[in-house]
Formats: sequence, structure tokens, C-alpha cells
Amino acid sequence: MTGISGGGAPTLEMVAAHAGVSRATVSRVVNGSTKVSPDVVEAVQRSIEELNYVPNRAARSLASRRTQAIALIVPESSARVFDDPFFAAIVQGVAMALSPTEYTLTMMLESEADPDKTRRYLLGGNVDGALVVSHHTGDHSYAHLSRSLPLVFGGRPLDGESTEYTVDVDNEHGALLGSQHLVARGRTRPATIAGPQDMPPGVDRLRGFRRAVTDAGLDADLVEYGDFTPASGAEAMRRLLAREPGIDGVFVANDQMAMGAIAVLAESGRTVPGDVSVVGFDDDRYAATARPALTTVRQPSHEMGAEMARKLVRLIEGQDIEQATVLPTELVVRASS
Amino acid sequence: MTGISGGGAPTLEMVAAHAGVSRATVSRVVNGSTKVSPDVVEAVQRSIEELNYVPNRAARSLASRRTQAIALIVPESSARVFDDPFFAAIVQGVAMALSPTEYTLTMMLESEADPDKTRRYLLGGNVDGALVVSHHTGDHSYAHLSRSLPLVFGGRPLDGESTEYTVDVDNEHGALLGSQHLVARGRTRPATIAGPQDMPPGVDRLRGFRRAVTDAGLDADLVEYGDFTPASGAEAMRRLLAREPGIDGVFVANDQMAMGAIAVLAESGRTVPGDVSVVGFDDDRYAATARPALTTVRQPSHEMGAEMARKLVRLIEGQDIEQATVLPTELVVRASS
DNA sequence: TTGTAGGCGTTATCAG
DNA sequence: CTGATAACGCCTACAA
Repeated sequence: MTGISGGGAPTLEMVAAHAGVSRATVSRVVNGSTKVSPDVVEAVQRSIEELNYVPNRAARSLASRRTQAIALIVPESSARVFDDPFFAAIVQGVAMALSPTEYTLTMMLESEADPDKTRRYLLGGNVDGALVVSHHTGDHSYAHLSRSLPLVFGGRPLDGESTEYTVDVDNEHGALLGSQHLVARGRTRPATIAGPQDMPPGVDRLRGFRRAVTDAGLDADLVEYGDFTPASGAEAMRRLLAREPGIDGVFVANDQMAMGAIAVLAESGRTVPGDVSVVGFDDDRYAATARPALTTVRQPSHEMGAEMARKLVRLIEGQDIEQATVLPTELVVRASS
Repeated sequence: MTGISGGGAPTLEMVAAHAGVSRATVSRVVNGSTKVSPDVVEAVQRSIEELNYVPNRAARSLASRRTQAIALIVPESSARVFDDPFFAAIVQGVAMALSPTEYTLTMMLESEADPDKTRRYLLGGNVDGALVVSHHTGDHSYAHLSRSLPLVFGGRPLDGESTEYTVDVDNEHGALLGSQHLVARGRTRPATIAGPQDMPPGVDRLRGFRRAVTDAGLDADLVEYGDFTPASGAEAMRRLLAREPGIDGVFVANDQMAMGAIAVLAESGRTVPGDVSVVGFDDDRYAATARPALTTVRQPSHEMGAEMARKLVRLIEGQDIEQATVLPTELVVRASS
């Protein structure tokens, strides 16, 4: 009980009364305007403290036409988005980058039932901008929205050029590094387990492999596909072995599939890296303790999320930013190669 | 251009004008009031369609004093929250359960820099309720907030009783099942790699192990601790082996540590399950394709998130709900035991 | 069933 | 530097 009212949360008006100034002044103090005399600032702050005042966001955004919120749009279709350590890392990166700012993170799973819901939400002035994680799907169907709303995409679009703001990982170069490493290890019959070809990372990593192998004067014909799950990696490895038992190296488009592949290799009586060298991609949390420890290409997933967030914030605040930023990858050599 | 105004998003007022009714009526239609004549409803809906009207959330919540938003509070301290497949699954469960509702999900990482930020946010009327994932930390320090805000906790508090609403997994019983399975397999020198004892799941799973083993008339002295990461599992296994080379079974408090443990077992020349049976906990996505495939206790992480969300929504809407719900676990027998 | 009018808590525009 | 005074877009008695 403050004596003024017993009700709910204290309002700016109550603070004004308490401090003996106008609402406008309190607002100025709250928003850090410099044009307020020091003593008034202090008095107001004391009142705020005393009343435990917290500005009401709804009122604020109604009046200011800004929400201080950004949305993270994720394709629900792949219901396993969160199973994917890569995606999880992105979310974390975004959240951490936003943590010290005034922006709030709203997660939006695309509703398959009502696919338009997301669009309406974005257009309804609920957020100041949005992050679209299209890394896996390459789906830039939200692109047209960027005329009405600041948007930053994770991953390049599936079909070539775009004028959108994007943050991506250098998948092709990473794959190149990983595959060259196989060659450097003296492998002459390298194969690859590629990702889905309707996802940019799947396409780019396969391209990197092909380039490395053909550049070395070897055949790049041993290609099988998986869907980034351990099980699919195992199956792809079986198909590969059936096609060419003499395989002596395999570049796998992600660590999860690599784990599956290694299991099959062992099952077949082959040793890793004795008979076959294996290189993965991601450097997920299992890679280092796998048996054998997995040689892999590390991608900065966490950093990707953080960079997307930073970029969006700058975009919202009218600063100029480069259109596409590509984050580097790095080869991590361990025991499997 | 509608002819009315060239500006930004259409407002309720514009719809009213377009449809030739009052704002109040449009509001009623938008909010699904039954007391509007069918033809008017239709006319208004047509106008909404035509103008592409989307209600402004800020205005709505300012007027209605509800935000249609709920927060998911996660402890940033464990910066690796998202690395944890269990946690990731929870987030997904929450998001999916909320997807068909009108509620929006706001993710809040607790800021270590400004720990009070979260509290202020919650109290600032920014959300209608909050979910607190304390599964790992057992931290119910937000409990006192439940007087001012509907709150649902994931995981029981570390210290015994609480009057909060919680959703938890039956960790102890799951551990009991997993450990009994070891005994049923004829193992007489079972050990366990437990989780941190400042986390309820760590405590509960260890208790389950102890109960199973002592009930079978065996010694429950072989206990080492890890922090749920693969690396810590490996280390704990080494310590265990150093203490008692004759170990023939090990119940590990989660799959990630189990993977680490299996690697060490193999390294030491032991076969799994020939020499040592291994049982994990979680049934994460690597379990099935691990080598050997991991016998483990499946916990419904995804369902836990979904249940938390459903519970909170019911709480917010004034329906009555049971205080604590405990989700069952299930033993999944595979090759490692 | 429909319309009128006031208010939700802030910000922003102007004077002073 | 400070204070009135409109908006901001919607909801909700209350009246008709």
C-alpha cells in the first residue's frame, strides 16, 4: 500500500505524483533523456525505486510503435528442429546475443495447421524484426516480407542469389578442407555421405567434397545420401560398402551421420582409421569423446545465431550492415582419420 | 491504397468504416462474441479480409490487461542448456503445445549480469504466466513470484516439498527399472555413474539405483559422479574401474555419459555387454544407433514441455489443475546390456 | 443486437 | 528544462 492506491502495478503516473513532477518528466528519466536536471532525475529515480515501478511494455509499444521484441521463426515441419544440435546452438546464440539488449525473443514454430498465422503475426506489428532459420530448408518464402519488416536469414536460400540479409557458414570450404584431409592422409578411394540435396548445406558440402577429390585427380563417384540422422548415416554407409568394398576414406556431411557410419564400418570388420578414414562435419558434443574421436569440420553454430541477432538489431536501428556474412569453418583433426 | 489512408497497418477503426459498423462491433467479431447478427459478422469478416487487418497486440493487451504471451525462463548459467538434448526437447514440446493456441512464447535466458532483469520482466506485466525449467538446477527461487503470476515449474525443487505447480519425470522409478535390469541380467557387481547431487535428477536417479541394488542384496558402494557430459562419463568410468576392476554392470544417469563410459570400457579391453552391461537414461537420439545400441530408460522430455505448457494455460485461464504431475519412464532394452 | 464513450499506460508534440 | 495535451489501437461497461 502506497497510500495512493492499493491496486496492481504502479504506473508512470503514480511515480510522477510521488516525485512531484509531470508524467512527461518521468518518461524522460525512464528513457534516459539528457535534458532533465540532475536533481529531478535523482528524485524520480528514488520514486521509481520506492514504488518498484516497471514500465508497461504494451503501453510503451503502443505509443512508440516499437515492440522491443524480435521473433525467431523456425520451420515446425521438421518437428525435430530441436533435436538438431546445430539448431539448438543457434537458438542459444541468438538468446545470448539478445540477453544484454532490451530486445525480447519470441519463438515461433510455423504452424502447419495455419501456415498463415506466422505471417499475420509478423505483419501485426508484434515484433520489430525477425530471424528466419532456413539453414536446413533453404526456404526464403518469407523474403517478400522484408519490405515490411527487418528480416535476417540463417543460411543462404536454396536457389542462388538473393537480396536478403543472411548469415551463413562456409559449408563448401569446410567440406573442401575435410575432404582434402582425406586425400592428404593418402586415401585414394574416398566416398561421401551427403545431406539432402534440397538443403543448401547438403548441396554445398557435397560440392566441397567433389572439388577436393577431383582436384586431387580422384573419382568423386561414391556418393550416397542421408538426412542428417545417425540412422540414415548407417544406411548410407552400407550402400557405399555394397557399391565399393575398397573404400578407404569417407567424408560425412555431419557428425550424427558419421557416428552411424562408423558403427557400420566396425560391424563390417573394418577399422577406423586403419582401413577407413572418417571425417565428419559440425564438431558436435559427441565428436570429441566418440570412439574413435571424430575428425571433423567445426562450424560456429552458436556464433551464427549470435551474429544473426546482432545483425538484426543493427538493421532495426537503422545502422548499415553488410548483406551476407559468411562464417568460417575449421578442420579439427582427431583419431578417426 | 484503400482510399482511406495510405499509411501503415489497417486499424480496427478502418475496418469499422469499411464495413459500415462501429468499432465495438468489429471488436466483437474479432473476439468471437456470439451476440452479433450473422450478416454483420460476415460483412465485417469480409472487410477484415479485404483490408488485411491484423489486430495490434500492444493495443489489445493494454486495453484487456492480458498479453497472450508466456515466458520460458531458462538458467543461462548453464550456458550449455541448449546443448542438452533434454532441454531442447522441452523447448520444442512447449512450442508445439502452444502453437495451436493464441499464446506466444517468449524465451528468457536469465542474465547473469542483471539477475533482476528477469524478475522485473515478469512483474512488468509482460506475460500472462511463466514456465521455469529448473529440472537441472532444482532452483525454485522464482517460487515467491507465483503469488503475482501463474507459474509452472519443470522438475521438482531440490529441497523436498513445495506448493508450486510442477511437471516432473519419474526419475527414481526409471533408475530403479534400469538398475533392476542389470540385476536381472545376472550382474553381481553393479556400479553407477551418477549425475550432480545438486540437481534433482542426479539425486533421484542415484536413489533409484541404490534401491534396486540393495533390494537385490548387493552392494551399492560403487558410485562416481559426472556432470552429464560425455567427457565426465568417461572420467567417472575410469575412476570406477580403478576402484573395482571386477565391475560387471553400470547404470549411467544419462546417455551422454553412458557413451563416454562405453568408450572407456572398450579402451580398457572390456566388451559390452559381454564383460559389462551398460544402461543409460534418456533415450536420446544417439542411443539407438550407438555401438552397441544402448539399453536405456526413456523419459518423455518432449511431453514434459508440452504438459508444462498445457498446465500453465489452464492455470492462466482459471481452470483447476493438479499441483504436481509426474510423467512415467520406460525401459528400452537394446544391445548394451 | 448495436453504438457511444471512456480509459488502458506511454510517448511525443508543443508551448512555456 | 518542464508541463499540458493529444494520440497510440483496442476493449468494455453502459445505453439505446
